Amino acid sequence: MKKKGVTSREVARLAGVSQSAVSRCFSPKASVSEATRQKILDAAKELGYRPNSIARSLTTRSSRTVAVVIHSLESPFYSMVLERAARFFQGQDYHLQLFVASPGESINDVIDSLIRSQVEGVLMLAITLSVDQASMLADVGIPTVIINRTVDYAGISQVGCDNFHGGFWAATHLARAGHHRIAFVAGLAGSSTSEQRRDGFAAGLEAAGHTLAYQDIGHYRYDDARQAARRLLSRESPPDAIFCANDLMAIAVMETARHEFGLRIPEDVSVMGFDNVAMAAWPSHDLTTVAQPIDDMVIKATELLMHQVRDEETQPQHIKLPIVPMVRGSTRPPLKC
Amino acid sequence: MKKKGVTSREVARLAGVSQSAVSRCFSPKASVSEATRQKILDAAKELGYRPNSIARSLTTRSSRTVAVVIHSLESPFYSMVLERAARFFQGQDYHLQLFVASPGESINDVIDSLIRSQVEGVLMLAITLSVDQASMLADVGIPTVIINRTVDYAGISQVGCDNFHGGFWAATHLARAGHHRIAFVAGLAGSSTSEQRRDGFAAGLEAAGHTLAYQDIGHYRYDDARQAARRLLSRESPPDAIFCANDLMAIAVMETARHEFGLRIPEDVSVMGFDNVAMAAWPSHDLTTVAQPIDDMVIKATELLMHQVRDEETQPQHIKLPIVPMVRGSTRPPLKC
DNA sequence: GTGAAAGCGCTAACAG
DNA sequence: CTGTTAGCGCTTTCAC
Repeated sequence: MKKKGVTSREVARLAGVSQSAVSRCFSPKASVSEATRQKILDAAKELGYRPNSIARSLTTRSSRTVAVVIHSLESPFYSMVLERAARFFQGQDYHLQLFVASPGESINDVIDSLIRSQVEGVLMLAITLSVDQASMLADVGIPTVIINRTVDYAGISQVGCDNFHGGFWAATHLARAGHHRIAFVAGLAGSSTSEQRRDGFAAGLEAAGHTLAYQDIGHYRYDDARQAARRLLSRESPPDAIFCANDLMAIAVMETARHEFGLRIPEDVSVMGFDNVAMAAWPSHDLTTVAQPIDDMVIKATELLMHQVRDEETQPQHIKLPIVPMVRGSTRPPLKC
Repeated sequence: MKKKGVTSREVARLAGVSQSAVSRCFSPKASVSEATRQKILDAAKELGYRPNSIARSLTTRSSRTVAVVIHSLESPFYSMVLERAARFFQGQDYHLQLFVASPGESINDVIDSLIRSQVEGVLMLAITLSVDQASMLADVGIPTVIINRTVDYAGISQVGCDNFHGGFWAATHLARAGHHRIAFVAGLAGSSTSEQRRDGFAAGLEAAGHTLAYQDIGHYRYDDARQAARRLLSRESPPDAIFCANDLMAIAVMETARHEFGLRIPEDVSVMGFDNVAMAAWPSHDLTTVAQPIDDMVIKATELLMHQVRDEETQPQHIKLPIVPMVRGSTRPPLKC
């Protein structure tokens, strides 16, 4: 019973009209008389006709497709961003092509594939782009918005939050609580986001007369952060406060501190994260963190992308949203002086 | 500097060959002499040529695209499945079109969109399909695999695990631990998965001489499950064991029990989940659960789908994988008798 | 091995 | 409002 490939021509024949009438009938601004429209619709229904959007894309030279490139779905922050972005694009009648790009070479393949697919825009989630890669996209004229990473190239839009300030605030918060041996768990080595958070954190510590005692790396992942926590907490004089480049790692650090080292949080060690994922608010984690305005980020990024897609003239923008401190129970309260 | 739309014809002209030579040069089984191949490649590089895959799809009548339809990305189980599926399809040089389908009417729109896009296959993640919807896909000849949901229609493949047995085991485990007032928190009302788990659970209780004391519903979501937990634990004689249709809800129940009702787990109330997401193993949750063989499920589902895509003759299959009991600390140990 | 020619299914002028 | 006519950029016979 396969009705594979019903074409507009077949519908036209059945309806006794020209093929282009059928085409018009399925176009937004149809100039078709009610009479023929009905004939066509009937014929179409009978045959189970659906316009072939590949053919349409070829003639209109518009794929109505955007690509989303994501590094991993482990972090709930990006699942959330992806889900919202997907809903947004669906609402705009755009298709979404998903690519997962592990850090490294594979990004070039993804970009190549993207371009061949004629996607009209690209949303990069936490993807670190080289200038070459960024300019390749710009050269072929595909608007691109990077969320949560920066690239030193003006031709591409970026949406993120004030990571430096977030890190700075984290430092201030920990310093006020009277911490002394303070550690930072980085995300990825080359990640601008992680670096900005660390730089802000270091600056904040310095401003408070402290220095960053230890640094380790957790690749934004739970397992790696547990390892990092083990290393940090096994030191001769272990940190009494740990700031992590995202919430997932912060939670991993808490798990390790509590269940492997028998430490109390925040009495023995304060822990802070970044993002404010839903989980961070769960009572057992109760994580003090730097909230990224996820709604705003997605809205800004998707709308900016669509503007650039629809209007060639729209210039790439760099948008930096304010962070929101979220004080919860995983950090000691400020000392009263 | 926009090099928009370099065509094979332009490459051909620059290389001094015919357009079809260029086409061959970019086809797998090229029958091109090394000499011209080199000329073409040089010209292509100079112009920044990339074959337009939309045009290719139109002529070959093959989009090399599959669709993945997902209900939500809140549950880490499906994020995981999606990520793995994405990597698999990328490895097969297939594009992945992502659709998010909130339960309800929107699925029809998604299916319509799918068909127009000429996707070659569909992977449905936890999507409840009506027979009409399922047969629509089958009628147009698009192979479809449903993960973790059943539909009473043979034309569509299904991959899932033995939910009934999982529920049964959960009941047995709780009964052995000496529980009496046992509750179940369902996922979604019409969800076959949730119903099978409940049926198996009820059967297991019955086999052990118990009955299902309470039922509530959490829509597979954290927030709703917290509400359900509040209702259950506020009862006059609250349950002493709660089995939830997925891990996310089980964790929500634990959070509520511990932090809102001051209950100890498992001393005051045992909690069980289903899925075995990564989080379930984290020490603070330490959740006893029924593990779904996620790797196998994804492999089976994606490979089955690709077989059906490549070979029309491959018949739809219903695959039921065995579950794996994961006993952790959120349930009381069995009574010694 | 290579070029010419005929489409894939649709949209978009252009006449009528 | 409707039909005719060109393509969109590529793959694919089919001769040469």
